[in-house]
Amino acid sequence: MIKNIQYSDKEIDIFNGLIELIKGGANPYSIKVSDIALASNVGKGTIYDYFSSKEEAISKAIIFNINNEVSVALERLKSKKYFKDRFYELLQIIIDNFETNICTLKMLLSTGGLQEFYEYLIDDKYDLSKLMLIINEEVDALLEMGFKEEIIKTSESKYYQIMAIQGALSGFSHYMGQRKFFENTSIKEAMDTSYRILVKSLN
Amino acid sequence: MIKNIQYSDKEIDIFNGLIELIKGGANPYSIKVSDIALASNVGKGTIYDYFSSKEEAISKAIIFNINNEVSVALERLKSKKYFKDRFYELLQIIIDNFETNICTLKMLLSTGGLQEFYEYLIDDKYDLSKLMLIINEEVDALLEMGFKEEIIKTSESKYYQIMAIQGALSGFSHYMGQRKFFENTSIKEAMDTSYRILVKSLN
Amino acid sequence: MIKNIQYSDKEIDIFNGLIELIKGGANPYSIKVSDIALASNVGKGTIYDYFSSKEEAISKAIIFNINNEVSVALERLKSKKYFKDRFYELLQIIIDNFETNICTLKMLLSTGGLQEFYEYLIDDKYDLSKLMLIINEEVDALLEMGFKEEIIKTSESKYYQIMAIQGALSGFSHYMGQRKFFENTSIKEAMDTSYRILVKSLN
Amino acid sequence: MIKNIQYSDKEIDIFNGLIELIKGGANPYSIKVSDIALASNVGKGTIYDYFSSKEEAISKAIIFNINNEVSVALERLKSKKYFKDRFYELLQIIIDNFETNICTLKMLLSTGGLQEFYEYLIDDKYDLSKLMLIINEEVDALLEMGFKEEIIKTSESKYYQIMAIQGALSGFSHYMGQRKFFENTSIKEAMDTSYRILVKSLN
DNA sequence: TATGAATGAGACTTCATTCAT
DNA sequence: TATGAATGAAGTCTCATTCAT
Repeated sequence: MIKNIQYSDKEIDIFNGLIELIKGGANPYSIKVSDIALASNVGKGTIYDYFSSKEEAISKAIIFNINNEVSVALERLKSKKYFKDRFYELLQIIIDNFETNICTLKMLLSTGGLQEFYEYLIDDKYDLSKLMLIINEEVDALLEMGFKEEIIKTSESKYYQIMAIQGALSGFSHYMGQRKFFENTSIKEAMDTSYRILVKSLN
Repeated sequence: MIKNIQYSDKEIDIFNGLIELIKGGANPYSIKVSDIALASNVGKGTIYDYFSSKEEAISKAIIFNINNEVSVALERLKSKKYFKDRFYELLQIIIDNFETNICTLKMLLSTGGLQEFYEYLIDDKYDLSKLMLIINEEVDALLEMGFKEEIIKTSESKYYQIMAIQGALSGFSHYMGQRKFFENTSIKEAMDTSYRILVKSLN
Repeated sequence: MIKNIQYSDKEIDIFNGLIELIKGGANPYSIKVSDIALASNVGKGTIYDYFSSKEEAISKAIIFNINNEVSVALERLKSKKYFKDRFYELLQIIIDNFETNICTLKMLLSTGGLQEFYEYLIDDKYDLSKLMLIINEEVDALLEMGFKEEIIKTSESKYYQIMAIQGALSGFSHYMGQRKFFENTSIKEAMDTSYRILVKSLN
Repeated sequence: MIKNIQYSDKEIDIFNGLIELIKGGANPYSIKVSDIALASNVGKGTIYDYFSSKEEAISKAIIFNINNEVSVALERLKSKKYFKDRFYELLQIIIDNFETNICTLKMLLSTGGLQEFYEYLIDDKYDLSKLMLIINEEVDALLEMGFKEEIIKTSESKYYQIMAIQGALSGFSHYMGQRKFFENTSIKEAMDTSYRILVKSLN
């Protein structure tokens, strides 16, 4: 399990309002308390009954969303029993999340990662390290599948293997973010390419 | 050439002040005009003599820095005449830029790219497309080298080749951003791994 | 009797909470409803069941306390049958009340008196004039004692006599409030001095 | 000299606005920043250019006023060369200042003194002890006059003498504050009474 | 009757921008 | 041209009061 913190209904209302705002394109640094109140259907004062500052509310909403997105993603992955299916599911998750501006994966795949995103997130209670561990397990599981199915059989180090996956996914993610520079490449092609790069680099 | 806009000395003072601030860890969304004035050694009013808003100043400073960083990077790359050397130089550029918080490469390699970073940047005069074209040319040149030196000989599409490079670089960049998760992997190993992934995926 | 208003238990709870707060050093203008609720062990809403505003609650609590303090003081005085004893008892009352921040005597002896303390107090139902009348009676009784015992025998006007008492008490009260400026004078000396001034001015 | 701090024009504007407000009956604890801005004819933001909080502005304005009032009072007293004249001048100063709500003398003569008035005032830079020393010197000078003119010739302690003056003044001040209880006593009578009490207690 | 979660008016304060110098 | 004192719009946050339970 990821989420080990229980939130009250009001807190969740506020989180949902915030996530809606951010997914709707609002810049987290520009969100006003009145925006949050409006989006969450709560009074401005209520926000301060549950969070001690606007920043705390925004940060925790982001964490909340990350946990939720990752939970959903893990669930989706679990249903795919074969290496190729599971990798394509990963690509599909990237696609599905791309339009939303709070895209967790976008952040996770980015260079700086999440830690740097919002200063407030640097709070041990909300350490995202746990998340990275879960993701690492998932990567391990994926690699193991590939080996079992004999799709990959590299003798390279574990680090190499992880980087191969990270690279293949980042490349695809980059494609999603820069579609206008890749007008001649369809999503299907881009997915296939990502998979081919992965398999090739792991053989 | 990249830079086709001439700036006055004062503008450059302001840019440098801003870049210093951002490299020093300031969040672009949180920078105050008084901070800029202080860091640039100009009066607050002067900033408005050269830019019509704080946002414009910050955005143009970022563009200015990107252009400079890319110019320097291109110069560095030009000196490397062989495929492997040039790729390692790319990795070295990533390393060299990593500590600075405004790291252009970090942004360019990120999923969303630069466009999303600062809303203001969406301004035709400062369209970063030109930059992407230059980068693409550079990638082409690199690939050509690889083929000439017979280090790579893939028959895959141009898109595949670009993604292979992007993936290898993103992987390394990710390593740089998440060093604490890869304590057992030295920079040297990570660089070698990136190169091996690249070569393997392009053969 | 002074107190001619009957309060419910809850009202008295609230009064006691408030008095505790004020005696503990809280500034009446800075007390929050939530502070009152906490100190009184009642819900915030309950306060509004008994008072129509925070100001009313605070004002009435102060009045309540004044009445109580004065009742106690009168009782104490009544037990002293001689002029000197009774005057010293007055001084002792000042001493005993000095540490508490709501000190009624402090206010009564002050220049502005109570009326100015809390705007809300200007309310006929809580007119402090009655209190002044009681105090005047007490002063009269004290003077009469002095005459009977032939300790004082002035032919000055009633106003003079009252002012002599007021002055002697105010002087002592001032001493209590400015102890650090009178480090060389003990409480005993200050009391004796107050009494000597009184007697001298009334002879 | 009392005032040893130089203020800018804007600071003085703000002080004057504040003093006007308080003298007009505003409660210092209830004054709003917008009130200050209006009364001082400055922008709300300007107040924060000179003071770091509303409280600081109010406290310093009170100190400023006290220093000014005391300076003026000392000047007035200096012109009176005889004991009786000077004491009556003191009474007259009390009268003249009584209508204004910020009355320094009212506070100085009060039990608690100034220190307790506004928490913020407890700041060594603004220690009112200096003021007390000046006042003590003034009291000494007055007593000396009385002795020289042979109007007073008590052998009582210095403390006694000071308390006699304090008492006489406090009594008069009390009269001023409670005029409605002393309708039958004219100001002239009250002044004469105060003086008579003083002389009697010091002989 | 008693409560305290919820509210939103309105307070304090910040800071981008202006403009007289 | 260059400045920074002054401004006030607009933000964050508090807290008196209400009202459903």
